[in-house]
Amino acid sequence: MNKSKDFLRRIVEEDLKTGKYQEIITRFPPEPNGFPHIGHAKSISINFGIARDYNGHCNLRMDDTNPTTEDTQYVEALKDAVHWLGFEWDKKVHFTSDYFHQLYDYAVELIKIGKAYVDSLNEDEIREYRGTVTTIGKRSKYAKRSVEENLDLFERMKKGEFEDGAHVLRAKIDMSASNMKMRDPLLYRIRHAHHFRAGDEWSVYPMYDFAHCLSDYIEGVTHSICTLEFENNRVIYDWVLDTLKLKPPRPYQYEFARLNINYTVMSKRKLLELVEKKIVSGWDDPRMPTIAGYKRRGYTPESILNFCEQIGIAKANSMVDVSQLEFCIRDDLNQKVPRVMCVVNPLKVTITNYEDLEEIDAPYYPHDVPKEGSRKLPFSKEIYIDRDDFAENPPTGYFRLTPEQPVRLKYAYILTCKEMIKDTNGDIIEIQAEYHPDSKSGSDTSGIKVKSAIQWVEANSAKKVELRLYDRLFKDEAPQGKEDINPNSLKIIKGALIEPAVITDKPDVRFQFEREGYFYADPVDYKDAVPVFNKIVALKDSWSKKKKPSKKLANAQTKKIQIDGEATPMDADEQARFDKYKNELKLNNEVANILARDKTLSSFYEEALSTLNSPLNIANIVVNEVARELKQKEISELKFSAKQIARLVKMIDDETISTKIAKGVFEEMSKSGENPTKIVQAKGLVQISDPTKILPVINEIIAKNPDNVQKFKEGNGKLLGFFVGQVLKKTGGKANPKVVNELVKKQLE
RNA sequence: UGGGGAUUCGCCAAGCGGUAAGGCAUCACGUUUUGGUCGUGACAUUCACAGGUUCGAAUCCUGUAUCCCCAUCCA
Repeated sequence: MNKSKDFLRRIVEEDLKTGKYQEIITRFPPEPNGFPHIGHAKSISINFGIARDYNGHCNLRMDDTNPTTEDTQYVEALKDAVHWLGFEWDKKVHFTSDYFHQLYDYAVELIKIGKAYVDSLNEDEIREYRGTVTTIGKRSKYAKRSVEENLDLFERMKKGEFEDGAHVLRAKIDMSASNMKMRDPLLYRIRHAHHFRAGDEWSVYPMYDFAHCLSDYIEGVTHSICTLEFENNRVIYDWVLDTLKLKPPRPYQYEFARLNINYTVMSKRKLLELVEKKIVSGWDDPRMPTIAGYKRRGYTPESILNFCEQIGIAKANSMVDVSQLEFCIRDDLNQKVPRVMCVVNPLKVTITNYEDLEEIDAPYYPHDVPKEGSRKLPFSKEIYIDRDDFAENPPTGYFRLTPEQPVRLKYAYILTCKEMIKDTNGDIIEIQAEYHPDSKSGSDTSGIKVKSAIQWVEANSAKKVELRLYDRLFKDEAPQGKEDINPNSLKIIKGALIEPAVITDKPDVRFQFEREGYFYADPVDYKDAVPVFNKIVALKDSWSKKKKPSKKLANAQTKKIQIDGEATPMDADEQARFDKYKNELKLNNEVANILARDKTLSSFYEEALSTLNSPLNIANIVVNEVARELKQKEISELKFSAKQIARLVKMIDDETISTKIAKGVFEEMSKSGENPTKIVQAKGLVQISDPTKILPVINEIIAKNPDNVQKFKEGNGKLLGFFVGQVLKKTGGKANPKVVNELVKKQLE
């Protein structure tokens, strides 16, 4: 079904296919220093999801290398989150701290092979020595320490003989690396701190870059999936595993873009601030984007998972619209939960011509939800409806009750307003109405047409409930801080009235309050005496949207103007080459320019040119194809020579092969280093230009695709490419495209 | 300013030289005892921009622009 796979799954499939790994092992490696949020859910969904899809397994590993920030309460929250989302980790929960001894041994190994040293510079000096992004760093004088001295020092660091910060263990890599992460990264620091699991055993703790890759390796992880900000760390990941010369297979790191959602924040720091400053009630405040928050709010794990699936996995930073999440929870709950009636803002209605008391049977689910179940609805002369469902002066298009317009009480009778009772302020406090005895739901013979059916509750049996209405926590789409908080993110309604069955029968914990939204019995504060419901999400409301004037005025052709920077001027050599290519060899500006500015490319070009005098075609293939290879490899690594390129071009010049075939042959050459003429021979790639051979193929394709022929004749010129492509495919790429093109055009006219 | 990434509809996102997928949002219409759901239809002649290569480019080449990440003894 899902035909397009994300890039991670594609990599996994490839690795399985090539036999790089027998079993796929992933891991979800949070640091237990905060509550997991929906961004973690994305990571969980990816890591556990991939493991599940490819019959592997996923480890839950607490990355607990920093004793000063981590705590066991977060470990529990993390475990809860994974379970709640429906995943099971392999065997036990892993901890990086489980590997502290092995990690220490690996560090000793690194020292022994001269790839790590104990540095005794202080923090400021280390920073200073590191240099900046534009200036190279300089190595500490302590890097010269002997292996023995390093070993001795490191052991004493471990034993706790030194103060915090007195020494660190660093990898010996390259202080002039353009990637700052490679400037002798720190591997261990001294911390006389109590670790929540390891206790006081250790005085040194490993850094992320050292611990993470090795923990992955120890666990046999194959695909170490993390977020984009670790792209720069990947080289260290590789460096550590490679210089330790570990027994293969080893894991590789891949990065994806972390999740952002508008109108909320996702950083642990900002989330922690909201909790600590008591802006929210806690980590599980239903307005928080934490797993605990969504859970308390009433979101289902299915909806969160479905959301994660919908948004996809890619490498571009992005901000997902909350409406996508809201869609997922509505979509899930629509099929699942019972519909009940709750009046949020009650307005009393006295039905003057009704003196009876009856119980009306009402189904819990609408006709389009295939679930059974119903309850009794008491009905009497005193009921409540929502204030919004009556209007003395209705706006146009208003479907509900007005002095002139009757309305149906859902599952019950049609009601006509007779009188409005107002208080001294002129506010309506009660409606006197009449019901139509022959209009009862299911046996309506009144013939009265109403525009809508509204929810209601019977006055004596209705239960008072507390409603907590949540709105987005921030008023800004990309909030920076507290100043962007939405002051109305929580509205508490104390006097809402609900039909009795909800409280007495408790058919579920989640409900749709008809025409209002989905609600969830608060798992903490709900008391039988004072039932509390959280609003999960409102129903989609196309009426209130319609009332408001359209918010966005068309941002008419704001075609952004782009200022192009200037190309650096050529030096004398380059200029001379450019002139020669342009004037003598008649290359076009672009090609001459590229060649002139690239010394490697131009000498390659000239070498080929010395064998074959075909300046244009050689230039094209050098600039477009050879240049690509040179992006990944050094010139010495190329499997093909300039002479071979000349031979390839010769075949193009002879029209033995088309440029399309030439590209394929080039691919082959760069992989195998095989002679181009041999490749062409071996694969029989000589192009077919004879119309009598091509025509039958064209006619066959035309006959097979009458729809597209029709479309083409209707003016869809793009289909020409479709037909040419099909013919080329059919002939294994050998048909002469120019000839095909002309013939197809002719045949279709 | 050095290095590493990214750029396809309002928001996500497929696409890997041969007809610009899909979802959310939006807008119509239809069904509806929820202004819900559901159904139908509309919504990128164009892929950040400019050149080049090619019969054919979102896809290959060159350059430019914009955004993100890296100079914690955090992860």
